[in-house]
Amino acid sequence: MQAPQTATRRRRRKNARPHEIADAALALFSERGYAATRLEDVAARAGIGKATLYLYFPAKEDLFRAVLRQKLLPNLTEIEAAVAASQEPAPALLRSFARRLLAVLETDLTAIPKLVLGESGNFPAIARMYADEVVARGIALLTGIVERGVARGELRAVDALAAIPSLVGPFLTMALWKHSLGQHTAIRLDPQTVMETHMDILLLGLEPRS
Amino acid sequence: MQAPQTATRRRRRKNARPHEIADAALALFSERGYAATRLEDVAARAGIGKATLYLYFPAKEDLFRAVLRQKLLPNLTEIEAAVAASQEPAPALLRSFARRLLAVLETDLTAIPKLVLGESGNFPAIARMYADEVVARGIALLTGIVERGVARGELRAVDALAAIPSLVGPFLTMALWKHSLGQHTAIRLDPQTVMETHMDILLLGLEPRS
Amino acid sequence: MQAPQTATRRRRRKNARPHEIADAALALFSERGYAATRLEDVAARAGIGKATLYLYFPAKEDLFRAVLRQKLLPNLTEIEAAVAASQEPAPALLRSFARRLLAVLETDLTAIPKLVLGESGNFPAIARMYADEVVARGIALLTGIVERGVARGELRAVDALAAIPSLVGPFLTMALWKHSLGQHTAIRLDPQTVMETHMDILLLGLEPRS
Amino acid sequence: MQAPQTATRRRRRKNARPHEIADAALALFSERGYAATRLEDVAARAGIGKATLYLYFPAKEDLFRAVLRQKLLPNLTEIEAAVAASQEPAPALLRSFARRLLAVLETDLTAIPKLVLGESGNFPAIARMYADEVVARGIALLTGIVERGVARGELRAVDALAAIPSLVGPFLTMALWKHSLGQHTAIRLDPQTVMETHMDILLLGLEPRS
DNA sequence: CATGAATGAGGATTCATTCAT
DNA sequence: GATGAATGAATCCTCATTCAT
Repeated sequence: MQAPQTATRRRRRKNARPHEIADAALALFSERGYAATRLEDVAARAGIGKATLYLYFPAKEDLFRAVLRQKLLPNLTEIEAAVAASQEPAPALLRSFARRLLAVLETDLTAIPKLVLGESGNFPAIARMYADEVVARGIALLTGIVERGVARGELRAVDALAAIPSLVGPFLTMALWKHSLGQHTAIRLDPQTVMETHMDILLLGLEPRS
Repeated sequence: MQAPQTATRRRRRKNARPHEIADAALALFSERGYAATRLEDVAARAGIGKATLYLYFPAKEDLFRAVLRQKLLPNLTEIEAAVAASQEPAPALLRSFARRLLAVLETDLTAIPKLVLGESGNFPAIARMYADEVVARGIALLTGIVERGVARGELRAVDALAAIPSLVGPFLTMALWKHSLGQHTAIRLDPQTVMETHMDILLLGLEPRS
Repeated sequence: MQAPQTATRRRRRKNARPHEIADAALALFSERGYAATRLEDVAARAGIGKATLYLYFPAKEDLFRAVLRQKLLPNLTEIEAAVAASQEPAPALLRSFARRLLAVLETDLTAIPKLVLGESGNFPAIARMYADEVVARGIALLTGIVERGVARGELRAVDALAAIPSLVGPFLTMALWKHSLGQHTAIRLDPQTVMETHMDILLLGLEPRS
Repeated sequence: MQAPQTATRRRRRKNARPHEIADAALALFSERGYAATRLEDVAARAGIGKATLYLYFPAKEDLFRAVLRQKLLPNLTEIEAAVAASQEPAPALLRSFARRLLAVLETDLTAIPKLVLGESGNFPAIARMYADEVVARGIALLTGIVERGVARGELRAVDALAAIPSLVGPFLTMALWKHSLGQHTAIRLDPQTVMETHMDILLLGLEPRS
């Protein structure tokens, strides 16, 4: 039973590697940007040698791609499922959605938008992937909630697509703030307060009118 | 009459140079990001030789700094003045502010946030400059409008600072969208519609309640 | 009866390994050259793991050396013996020698000259080994035949050493051609015809004159 | 008149650079082979900085290509012209051709065959270029001479194409010898003697027979 | 024995910056 | 003032070789 165990340990190690590397990469990419991040530093942070990276990712760009996919998609899927399962009225649903996003704001994931935005010009394929696999799905999710709410009379009639920036803009703002200017200024924006303020404004602004 | 004329033309040329270079740099920075932009390409786009850049900007970072300062600050100053001079009630003032920003959305300036966000980790000094000279002023401007509106009973009572992301988030979202994912997806967001939707939600959401 | 059998098979396998590896190495070396051949590919072609190579050859250079020794020397020894045993007159002997070389031209061995020539600068020890163990012996063999033929009046008097390139040059040419340019051009040189033409010219050119 | 002069000097330098670099590259390529030659060493030998190479040749392979073209084609063209202009009978023409090749044997050019042979597997495009622009032309030249000689009764009837290896094989042998094994053995082959011996054998072997 | 995993040393290439004209 | 030419520092990536199982 021992030999298998050690073999297992190594295998477990090997299975964990891509995630460890992606974590390290996300941390550094988000700190310095894609171009300014040296793969040697990613390797060091992941606790492996420079060349070992290449056993898992054939090139820097693939690592970038993997970071996005591994980190983001599972979360999104989870949120979609939760929304699909929910029977709450739209305003309550939007509030729970906001609570979820607030939780995500605590994690490293918030660095991803900054990254994708910055590199979309250089990696159109990645931009497309992000647009299709993340943004389009997010938009579908949210317009679905809003349209359902309008149909049920829980929200006043609005152009659901055009309302998306009003919905997510403040979250995006906070995510970017956290990873960039927020680090370099004395101005403090408390996510909790901001989000409550935002949801109040938003839901009052979408309240059905007679 | 010729010699003076060429001298004049040259002087005019010389005075225009920094602006021409900054324009070229902004265009390329916004397309590829700071790191991925080669100074040789900036020079080519500005119609000058590679080395000539160094007569105007001692280093790449200084060019970056100059782009921000030259392009952004004048606009901001102008807006501040307009707000200071205005006697409109807060809701109307916010609407004219939105119209102004919508106009800015048509220009290249919108690439700047993307840039600053992406490079804030590598150039803390620039991040600080941007935070202090642009963001802080913008925040002051907006909290001023909101607080005045609240004081006058034109808006319901809110934490003005915490409301900033709700105010500007959608604009920021649209600016980033325009320069990144918007280029790589079939999803179309019409700035005009988005902004009207946004202002409706925002102002209804901030309406005084009895 | 099973256990022994597998043990035997395995031992047979083990004895065969160095040869299998050398075959694989020769094939790849001759295709890509020494430097451009990856040991991983050699291992794959030999059907073994990358690290297993090192159980048989301590380093890439040793593999190179082994390829030469294993592949070339046995053939040479055999030819030497045949020549020593022969009682034919020189022209007939040269023709049988030519037939032998023509047969060698069909094999992979012809890639070896290309390899040794190309790497002699980087591996002087190998070059010396090849010069001493292959070329010097080949020259001794041939000058022996020629000098004996001259002494017996079967060939006209020539400087035997200086005649060597005339003797082997066309064979070398064909060997190199086969493994390099011949692969990349429509020009076809038929080894059989070339060799007959060559031997005709050579033997007429060495015919005793009154 | 001074300014132009310095400008000229620089331009002269710039025009000479590609040749200086190609010379350095040929020397090192022929010594170590293509793969084992570091561009840094080529640059050092050419007396320039590592990056300066890239102002003249976009990549290592292009440098390789340039070496072949610059060094070989002019010589070949010259020989073709000389042959075309000549009215000598075939045997004499072949002897002058041999003298020319003997002269080429003194130069660095002889390293080129070794290079091309060794790298034909890795650079098919280069192999093709060499086959088409050098070898095919050389073959055409020689078969032309031989066929004319046969037609005029100056040589006995032979398959001209099949005779090419008999003609050039010894030269190729000497060229390769000079740059490889010849450097690593005590065996000395004197080019002059070898070539005279070769031409005697060849021309006697091609003498018309009644 | 056999091998997948891991890695440091090494080399091609790019680019901000300097220099000579 | 303007610039083409030149370059060293920096970074991605490869591969021979070693190690742990």
